[in-house]
Amino acid sequence: MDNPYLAHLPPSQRGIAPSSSASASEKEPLFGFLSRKVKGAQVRKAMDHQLNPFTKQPHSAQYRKILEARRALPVFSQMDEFLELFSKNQIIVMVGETGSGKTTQIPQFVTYSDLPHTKGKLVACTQPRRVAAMSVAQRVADEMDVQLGKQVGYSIRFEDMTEPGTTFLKYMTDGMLLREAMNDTELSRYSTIILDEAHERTLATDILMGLLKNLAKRRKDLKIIVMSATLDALKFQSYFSLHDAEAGEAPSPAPLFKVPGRTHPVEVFYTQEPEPDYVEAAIRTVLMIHRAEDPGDILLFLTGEEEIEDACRKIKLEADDLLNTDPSSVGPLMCVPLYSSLPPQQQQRIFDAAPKPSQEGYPPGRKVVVSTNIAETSLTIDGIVYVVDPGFSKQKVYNPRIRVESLLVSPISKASAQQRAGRAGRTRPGKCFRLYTEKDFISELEEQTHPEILRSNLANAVLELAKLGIKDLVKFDYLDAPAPETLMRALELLNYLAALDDDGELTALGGVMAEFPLDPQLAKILIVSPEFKVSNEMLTITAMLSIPNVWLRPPNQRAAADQAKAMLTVPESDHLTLLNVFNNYWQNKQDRNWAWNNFLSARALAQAENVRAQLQRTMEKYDIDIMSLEDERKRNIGIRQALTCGFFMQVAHKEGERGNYLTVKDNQVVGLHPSCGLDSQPEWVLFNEFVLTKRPYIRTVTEIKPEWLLEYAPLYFDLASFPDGETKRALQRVAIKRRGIGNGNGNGGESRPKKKSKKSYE
DNA sequence: GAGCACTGC
Repeated sequence: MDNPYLAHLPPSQRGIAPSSSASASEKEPLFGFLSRKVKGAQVRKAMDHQLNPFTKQPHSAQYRKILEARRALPVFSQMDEFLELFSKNQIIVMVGETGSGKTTQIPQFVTYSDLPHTKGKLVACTQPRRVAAMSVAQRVADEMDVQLGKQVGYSIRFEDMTEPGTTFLKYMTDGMLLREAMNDTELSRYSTIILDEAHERTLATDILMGLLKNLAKRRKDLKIIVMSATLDALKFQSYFSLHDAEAGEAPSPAPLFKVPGRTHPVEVFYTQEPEPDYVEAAIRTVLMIHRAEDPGDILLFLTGEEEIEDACRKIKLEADDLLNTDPSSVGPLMCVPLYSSLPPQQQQRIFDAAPKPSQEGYPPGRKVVVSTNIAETSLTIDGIVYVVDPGFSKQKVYNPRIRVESLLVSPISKASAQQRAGRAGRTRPGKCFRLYTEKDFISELEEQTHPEILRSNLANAVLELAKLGIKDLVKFDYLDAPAPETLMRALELLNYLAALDDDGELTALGGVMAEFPLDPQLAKILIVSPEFKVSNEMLTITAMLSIPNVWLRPPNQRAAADQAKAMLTVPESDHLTLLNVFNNYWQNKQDRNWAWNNFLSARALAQAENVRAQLQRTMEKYDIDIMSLEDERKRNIGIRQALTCGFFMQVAHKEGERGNYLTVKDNQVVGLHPSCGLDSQPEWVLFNEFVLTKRPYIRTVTEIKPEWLLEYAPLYFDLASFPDGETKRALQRVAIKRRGIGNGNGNGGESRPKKKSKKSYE
């Protein structure tokens, strides 16, 4: 029965009508709610109602208990203000410091006002990380007194915890929403989209912001909330200033909703002079805290695995020394390393309690966690009172000139330093020791870390944008526009891969490539692999290339690990070695210790299995045949040929006898990475990765034949326009020989695939 | 004879 008072409104605005005229508000907690016109008083009343408005079940005791805790959150007391802003604006920028409760509460407030369940729509809230999406969804499901996966759910890669038709509040990774946008550019399932942790500026969030800004003009019914933790809200506000230039409106920044945080004060100390050796200074500071400061755990930020393990060893030695000399005045110290490649079991150690006093009545023990940036955002450790911040982290940088992404130890930003300091104040007031001068903090550190979009190879992102229907990628309204050269490099690669035509339009092939959660080169290989009858193998290889390193090498068992690796190595190709590893893993599936016994990461292999299954589903969706060649020799050649179809731009030619290679066209001098399993130094190789560490290396390498380059990538290897040099001369010799073969005096050579369908991909 | 900061699809 419709509410007669609302008859003049379109159905979407009529909101909740009573289910029966008598005692309507008793049976219907949302009685009188009008979508997007809801007031705080109404919501609070509904929250106190004996019935859950979304399940019509009585609220549980647990619900009431949690509700009490929620009322204490800073954001809760500003509900009226928020709902008012939400009613009146299409786009809101929200700033909430840690502990404000924004991630759990704002989406619920939105739900009560937007009433997505009455319109068959969803409210989405994006997160940069999978774990966050899962755990926040669970928390909010508890708060709303519903079962996770029903009204409240989450959606991340490999796991969709939602029920179509039932779920109306969905937490998801930013990458997942971007994927959805590729198939529904209007994002028509959603009535409100909340981008959380926007200050982290992940590539996916940045692209989503551009999309949503555009989409907001077309979909006036879509509301957007951009939530961020830092105070650079003005940038978001100006970016999302909605005005209709054609109607002559003046630009006005998007409205800001601001909520204070709830953390304890952290006292910050600086050094008087710059520290020449930050690791040494960090160790010294940790021990100083241990000797002189009140009980409480320490978090030290360093840049990488090696540095961390090294520092842990030294801290432990010194601390044991202190304890032995003066056990009555210094407590025992426990030092725990933390970085992402650490097995989960060892990561758990950061939650262990600090050690007990060495004797009754002696000083209590202390825990020191020595961590990479992972403890800055991804992992929270309670009980940290002291933070030691040397001011550095490893950051990805992209050099479009030589097309290489590398990790560089660089100074952190002010925002990052602030975030690190905040880690000391989660449970009680704390202290942060910065191992740089206050002057350097003020004048040398950048305000914000450069967003990922300025530090990455954008080949993937550009393909996604093309699939999203963005016509002019250079003019796309980025919050921060990438370097034109980075875009050019991406466009060039995609054009050579035939994903984009010469006018920059997405080709049919490119459209399919974009469907694979892979780098464009790998997607291309997978799609062409049936022509070489090796798509079954290529599924495995592309999966293995998209997971972290599988090889384990424990410091005390290096020789044994190297030996185990040698047993699985295929001498002409690291790619074939990866295939071999997976196949062996598969055959020994029943042996739970197989991975460990062979010094391989079981976690990574399980992940490869997952990725492979996902890629296979996409292959099947597009009717791409999955097949194998019986003959091992032919199969291996087919695989190497298929690899050439995607990686012809990542080829190196041997130069002299000292193990040096020159990359084709860019002429970078590179060496084979020490992890490479090739037993010789073939004249031509293709490589998966160019890494720049102590010197430039190419990693994951396969021997190829130069004639394959001329055959499968004639445009890229057009010798008329090829830069002069030894590489060109070598290719010319091959071209002449090939012509000889073509004239009929050839002696076989590799069997080539049919050319007919391949042409369509060039 | 080195290294994988961290995410994500």
